Amino acid sequence: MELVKIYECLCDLTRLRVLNVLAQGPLCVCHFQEILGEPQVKISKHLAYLRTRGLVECEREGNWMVYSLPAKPSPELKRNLACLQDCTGETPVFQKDIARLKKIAPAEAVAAVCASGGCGCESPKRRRSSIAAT
Amino acid sequence: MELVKIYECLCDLTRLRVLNVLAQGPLCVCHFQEILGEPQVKISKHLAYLRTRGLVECEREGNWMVYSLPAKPSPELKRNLACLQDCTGETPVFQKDIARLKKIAPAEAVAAVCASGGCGCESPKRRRSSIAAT
DNA sequence: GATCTATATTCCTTTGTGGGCATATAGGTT
DNA sequence: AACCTATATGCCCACAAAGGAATATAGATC
Repeated sequence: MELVKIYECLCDLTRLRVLNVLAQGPLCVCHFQEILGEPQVKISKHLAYLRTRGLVECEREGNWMVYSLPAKPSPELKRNLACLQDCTGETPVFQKDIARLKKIAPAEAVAAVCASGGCGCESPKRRRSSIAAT
Repeated sequence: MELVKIYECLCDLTRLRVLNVLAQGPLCVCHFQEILGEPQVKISKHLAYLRTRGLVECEREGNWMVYSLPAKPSPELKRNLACLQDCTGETPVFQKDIARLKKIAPAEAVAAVCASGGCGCESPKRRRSSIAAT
């Protein structure tokens, strides 16, 4: 039952926060750490949990693993992710995560943020675009 | 986090089936047993699980406990129950449950079905209406 | 009051999960 | 090759949950 698997993924706050943030666009692990304020192991494990169940996909970009929502979600997943979005909009935890994301997100500013002592990594997005430019 | 609690309730197939059937209207435990084909303990425990978390409500009717979806669901719950309905429509397990429900449901026919060796109980609906008539 | 029916609860075992710590791995840099 | 950074994995513990068997309870009936 795929539906059950989806709900199993959704029944943990950390994973909900991850998915909520991911709805805004792909992100690497270190940014999750920064945005959620949770230790690396925790984030990494939850991402693995989601990955093995097909709720997220990931791709390597040099040192970084960039996670994203699946390109072709099943109808059930699609509906549930949409529903999740409806539900998180009003809840402080999720709003704050998005706010922290936006602080980092403005693509070009990321490197600066990280260099200034944040997560300590460069922006995978910048890197990606430089690759794309190659 | 109420949302997490909701998803915890949804991440078990038996509970999904219960909720799916309940979306059609209130029902007593013995009918769940018959429709889902699961033992009494299992049904009863899952109903208890749902009840303590506010996903269902129940009311005594003589010997029967009649379960129903909450009269005033939270916005999150409302959305998720709706989403669940969207998702179950296409899945065989859930369709079959509904089909079995319909066989029993035609209110007046219930007593006959049960008397003929089904779950062995009378219809709480009939009983309810006779009470209402009192 | 004894008994029956419908349902709930308790006890037990097995399995899954979350979190933390330590360690492994992969790719990049010098 | 040595080292650094980002990320993943293995091991351990505590705990929640699912399922089954037996038993308890509440209300109805005789």
